[in-house]
Amino acid sequence: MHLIVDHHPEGMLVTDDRGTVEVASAADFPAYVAQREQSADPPRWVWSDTALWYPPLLRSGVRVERCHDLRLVEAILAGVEGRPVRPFADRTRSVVASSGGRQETALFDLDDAPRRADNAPPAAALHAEQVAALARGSDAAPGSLALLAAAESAGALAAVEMTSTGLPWSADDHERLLLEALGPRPEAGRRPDRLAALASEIEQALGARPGALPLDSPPELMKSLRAAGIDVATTRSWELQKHSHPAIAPLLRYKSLSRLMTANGWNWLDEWVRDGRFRPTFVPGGVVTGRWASDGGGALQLPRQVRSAVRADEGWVLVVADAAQLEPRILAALSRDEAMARAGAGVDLYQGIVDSGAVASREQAKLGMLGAMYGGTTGQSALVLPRLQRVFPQAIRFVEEAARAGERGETVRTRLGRTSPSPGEAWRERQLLAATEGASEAERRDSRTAARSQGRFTRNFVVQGTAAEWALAWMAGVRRRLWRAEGAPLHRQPHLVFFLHDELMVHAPRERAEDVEDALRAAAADAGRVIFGRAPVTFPVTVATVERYSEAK
DNA sequence: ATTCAGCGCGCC
DNA sequence: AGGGCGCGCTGAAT
Repeated sequence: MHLIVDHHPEGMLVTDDRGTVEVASAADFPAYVAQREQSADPPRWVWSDTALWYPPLLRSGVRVERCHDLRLVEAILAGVEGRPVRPFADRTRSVVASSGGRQETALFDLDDAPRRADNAPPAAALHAEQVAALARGSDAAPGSLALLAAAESAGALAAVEMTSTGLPWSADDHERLLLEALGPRPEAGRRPDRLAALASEIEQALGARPGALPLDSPPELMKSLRAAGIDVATTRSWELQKHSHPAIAPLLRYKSLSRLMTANGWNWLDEWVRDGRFRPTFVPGGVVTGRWASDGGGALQLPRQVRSAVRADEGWVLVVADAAQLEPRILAALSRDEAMARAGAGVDLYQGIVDSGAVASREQAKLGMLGAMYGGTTGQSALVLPRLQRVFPQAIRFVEEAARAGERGETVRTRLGRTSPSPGEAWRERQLLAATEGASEAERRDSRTAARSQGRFTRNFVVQGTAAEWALAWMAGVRRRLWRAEGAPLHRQPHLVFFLHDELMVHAPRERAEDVEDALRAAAADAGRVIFGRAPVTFPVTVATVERYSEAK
């Protein structure tokens, strides 16, 4: 049963599968949805944009089990041959998302109600079109696109719920950590003690006058380093590490601490943590590959340095689960490489590769696989690639073919049918130009570089994008297993609080920890079957029940 | 005064 | 000369 919701001068227009039309006033809408959710077979809500429609419902205490997000599905379908791109599908950041999750509106009133963009078609018409397109599918396996649409939409619900409950965050612990690393919080515009001390240490080592060293300006700093005889082309830390000048060690320390302060220091804490919660906005489908992005607070780049501040409430725990070596397993399943599947039979696929005799060490296995999936052509990874190719020819051929397709300017698809973006007019023109007779050596070289770059992108797209699909299926399964439509509000029962590409975190009352662990494992096993059918590849997850995020792994 | 690209670094 | 991101900062462009 679908219920399509749309805007109406007097409130919300609701259309069901039989064409019955009702209008609910904006004020009554949450109660209307709540009542429908109580039925034995709750509907799938069809709406323009989950990030617009769902937050007001959640604020009224109403959860929704299933939905169809027209905007996200439109973006997926935009990659299907011959379908015109709807303007509103281009918007990857919703109006609500741009507020950074900082606003809190109490109720669902008319002014607050989501409005359809002028250029968006009516929801019912667009839904009918999308359902037909999903059923036709792409050249991927039949049914895959519909599955992808459902998984993407489930993710959209989870994303809004995670923002609404927030990630448990101890501001006290965070401040303690900053005090220990940097010293007391300085006045605005001044360096904390620890950074000031390091700055003078660096100045001394370089023979610079106090305050004369532009430590926070890479181009200026580079000039100063070169003037002091440290021959660097950039000020990247890995470049600096190669030199053994006495200024290097304190400089690296300075950069690391300075980074902590600017990215996750006191200002960050002021801006992003309220009432013991960090509330980033998650942006499903925010990355071309289908990965999520985030908006505000750098949620997907939380440095390990501050993860000890992620702390469960009293009497609660964090259940943290991580899919072990997800991407190589995805590649094994995509390519149906049985030898690689066997290597992944245990929890550690890289060790399995060592045991297969392909390479000598776990580190080599990891480097080699990453190189194969990213298109690395230098160093250790390139060195072991031929060995991997001999033992896992099918897997390596799979990524090579994706790369060749990209180099030819073609698009590639994930397992469920998400399409990579086309390389664009400028890219094509450059390729054509380089292929003409009068093309210069430089033009040919540039076009070759651009082609290889596109090849690395498509090579990675199939793996990263399919891994994102597996993760969505996993998350949807976890959410379904934790689901309780009635009873306690979301924040009083186990709920997802964080998602990081191949990692999920659930905040749960301590006595529910075992249930949650089971749910995380069971959903992972399901996800493999949902995406790949009866492939021999396993997707083990490591699960840890902890009080602080830093204790996991 | 404001916008923007590039750098550098955090995460996967 | 390895894929995908977000963000703070700087310095040049507007």
